[in-house]
Amino acid sequence: MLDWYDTHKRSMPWRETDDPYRIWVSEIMLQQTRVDTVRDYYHRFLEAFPTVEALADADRDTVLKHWEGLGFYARARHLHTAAQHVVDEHDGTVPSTMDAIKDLKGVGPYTAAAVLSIAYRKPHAVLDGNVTRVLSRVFAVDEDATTSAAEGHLRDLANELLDPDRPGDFNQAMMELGALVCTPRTPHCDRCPLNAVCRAHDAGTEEDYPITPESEPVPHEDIAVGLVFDDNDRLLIQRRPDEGLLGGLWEFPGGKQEGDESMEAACRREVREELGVGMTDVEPFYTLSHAYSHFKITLHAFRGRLADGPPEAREDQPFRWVTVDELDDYAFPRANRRLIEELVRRQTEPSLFD
DNA sequence: GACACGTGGGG
DNA sequence: TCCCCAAGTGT
Repeated sequence: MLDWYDTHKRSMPWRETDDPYRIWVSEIMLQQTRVDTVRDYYHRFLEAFPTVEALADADRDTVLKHWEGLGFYARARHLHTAAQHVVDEHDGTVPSTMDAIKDLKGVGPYTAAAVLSIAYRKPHAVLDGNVTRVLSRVFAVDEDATTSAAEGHLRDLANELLDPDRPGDFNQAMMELGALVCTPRTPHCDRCPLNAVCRAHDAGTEEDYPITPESEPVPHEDIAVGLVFDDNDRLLIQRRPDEGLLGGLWEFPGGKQEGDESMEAACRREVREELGVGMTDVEPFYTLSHAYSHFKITLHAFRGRLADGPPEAREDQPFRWVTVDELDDYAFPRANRRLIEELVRRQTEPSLFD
């Protein structure tokens, strides 16, 4: 594995440093996220927050703005909190022991082992999706890989195989193999350094592993959203609660359609429920579909003007009046960004159909 | 143990 | 077009 890795490893920015902080940031960004997606975020994030102290001192809104579009935003909130913990409790040094690093928000078994092995050369094997897939195939693990029992078995295997002299490289070799060769579909066994010892390959059953339960169908919701303008053509935006879906991001007010109400009625109701104001001159603006991690939505956006007011903020959900240009200063979810793109498009290139 | 939690690429 | 799923963690 180490020979294969030395020959085939890809160039990655976080492989050019031994700074534990940078390695930690990269591992948080890489959770459930592809390497090619992370690259640009990694550079911009570390330019803005070059040290753990800089991150600890930053505003939460600023941190989220640099995470905008990357998803799983609890990662950014937890990383921010953990940076403050490292500064306050560890003198600004990323912990180098398992007990201490596991105390950091957002650092679980995978990230702890990854940072300790890569940044501090400690002998801890990682068990991520790649390693799970590689080991499940090599050893033809015939149990549900999502159970804690199987996870224990796979972790034991990984730790047995770990090279104690180069634990970080061994871990990255396993993940790199999973990403480039031992892929979920149509693995490239002809190019695999393990093909001679792989039980699944021997049986021709590579794609049967890892064994996972069938996925449930994902639910769908219809969401109404209001683009509420004031008399100065500023827009009403609102910050989402700190926890939960898209926590801490800004958005246009709105919510789920209820019962048999029309989408426009849902829009008016939600704007009144969330901000205590009504809308006039309401007209359909744009409709789009979007998929979150565990459900899908159709977003029905309406444009209108403030009918009464002023708005009143809910607890933990402040609002702002902003111009279209100022929207770029705030972190929005992707679906809202698509609405903003449409606003700008109609501003810039007025269509015959407007 | 089960479920919440984003987004974009690839088949 | 739709589904899978990716360097997982928190509750």
